[in-house]
Amino acid sequence: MTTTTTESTSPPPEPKRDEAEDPPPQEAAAAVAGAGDLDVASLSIKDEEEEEAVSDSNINIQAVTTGETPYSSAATFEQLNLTAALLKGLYVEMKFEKPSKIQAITLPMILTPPHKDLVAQAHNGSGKTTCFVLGMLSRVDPHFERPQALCICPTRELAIQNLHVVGKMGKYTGISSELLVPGIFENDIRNCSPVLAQVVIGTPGTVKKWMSFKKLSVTDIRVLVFDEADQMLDKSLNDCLCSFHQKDGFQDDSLRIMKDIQRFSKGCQVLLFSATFNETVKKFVSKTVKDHNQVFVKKEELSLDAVKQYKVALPDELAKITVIKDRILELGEKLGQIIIFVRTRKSAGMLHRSLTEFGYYVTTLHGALEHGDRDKIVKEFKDGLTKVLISTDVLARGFDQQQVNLVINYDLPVKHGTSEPDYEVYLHRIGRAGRFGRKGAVFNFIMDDWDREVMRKLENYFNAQVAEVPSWDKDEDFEEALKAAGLL
DNA sequence: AAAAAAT
Repeated sequence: MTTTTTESTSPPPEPKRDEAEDPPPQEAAAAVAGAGDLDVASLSIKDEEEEEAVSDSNINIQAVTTGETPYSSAATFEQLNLTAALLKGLYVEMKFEKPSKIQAITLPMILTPPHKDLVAQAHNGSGKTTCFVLGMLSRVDPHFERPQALCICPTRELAIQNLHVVGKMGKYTGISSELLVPGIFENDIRNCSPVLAQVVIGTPGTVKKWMSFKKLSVTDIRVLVFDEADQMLDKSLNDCLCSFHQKDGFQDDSLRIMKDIQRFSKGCQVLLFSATFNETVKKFVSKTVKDHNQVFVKKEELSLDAVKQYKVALPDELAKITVIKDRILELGEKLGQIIIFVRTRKSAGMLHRSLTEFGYYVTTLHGALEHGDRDKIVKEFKDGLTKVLISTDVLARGFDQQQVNLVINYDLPVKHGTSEPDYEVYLHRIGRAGRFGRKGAVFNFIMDDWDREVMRKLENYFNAQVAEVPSWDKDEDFEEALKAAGLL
């Protein structure tokens, strides 16, 4: 489980064009003003170039800085005073050319003393991971063998993925990294040797456990990152009266970790990143980190223009399966990889069995599988060995696989026990397609009036037009739709 | 309901 980033890692399939996880090169905008107590700089950022011109024309990212420190948007990585080793990682390993919008804006905020806390929101697939990984790597002292940066993620899949990015970007820095997720060293933690890696990435429960057994020292942590921060700090309060689970979310563990680190490591910088922050979470987050800089995007501007959204009306469950196999999987190699999101583990299994019975090769991921199986299924998918992945929302957030250009919402995401859409989950799911400005499509399956109402609310919330595929029974309609999305 | 994780 310990990986030193200097070790060579097995080379993942290299995406042919542009970078590994960021939007197409774009012109970063004007300077972010900084003086004054609460300075609001609305940055209007224009896209130029890009042959495919898929990107949104004009996105407003609102940056609010506090204090006296002026920040200028970074047009190049050179402007950030990074070490030569780190620059080499960015150019040679990551194949980046220049910072994406969110990177141009947030990196100076992360790297400039006094290293204020930051709450940052940016579109799915726009390069958030690079922001905090670069932040961690550049603030770690490679000659000091103690944990200095810690990143907390909601799922083991995301933690593993982020660890890979750390390894790749930091390949020439000699900085070590380690993964703290369940399923490794599960026998007896008391016999484990303490973590010495400089960058530690993990899930909340395991990290908390290692901290409480004094196997992860937090006294030298300089940067604490919460990936998918809105989820990590969401109360997830169960309003349902019949439920005796008061809280079922990550908030307790996350806050505990944050408080402990802030207590023992004065001046630790907290970085909170996500594509979504609903108003409630935003308010809570602002109270949690004091005197922080922030970067936000309006919700209407969050859904990706490069991803074409569709709805498909269907009479019943059987029709859903028919559409998947006869209208979509039959297209075979013409499509890239596909993720089918379902609401429950059980329906994941059922769909898996039906498609398998019909002779299609699919794999399925959910949280009830054994850790090793989960890792294997994800690896096969990332290596391109499997093409169709059925998944619960375990993979809704953060999962970065550029070859995914089609997402199917077999079930629409709704908040527990209601017909209220889960807006955040919807946005994250569709963000699995169209990584980094690539083209993508989403099919939302609508089976009854409930679904229709959920869909209507989603469209309304994001102010997005979702075209309807005229007939679920016609091959041509789907081909048409996929063509319009730029996939065929 | 799902997610993490511990019981």
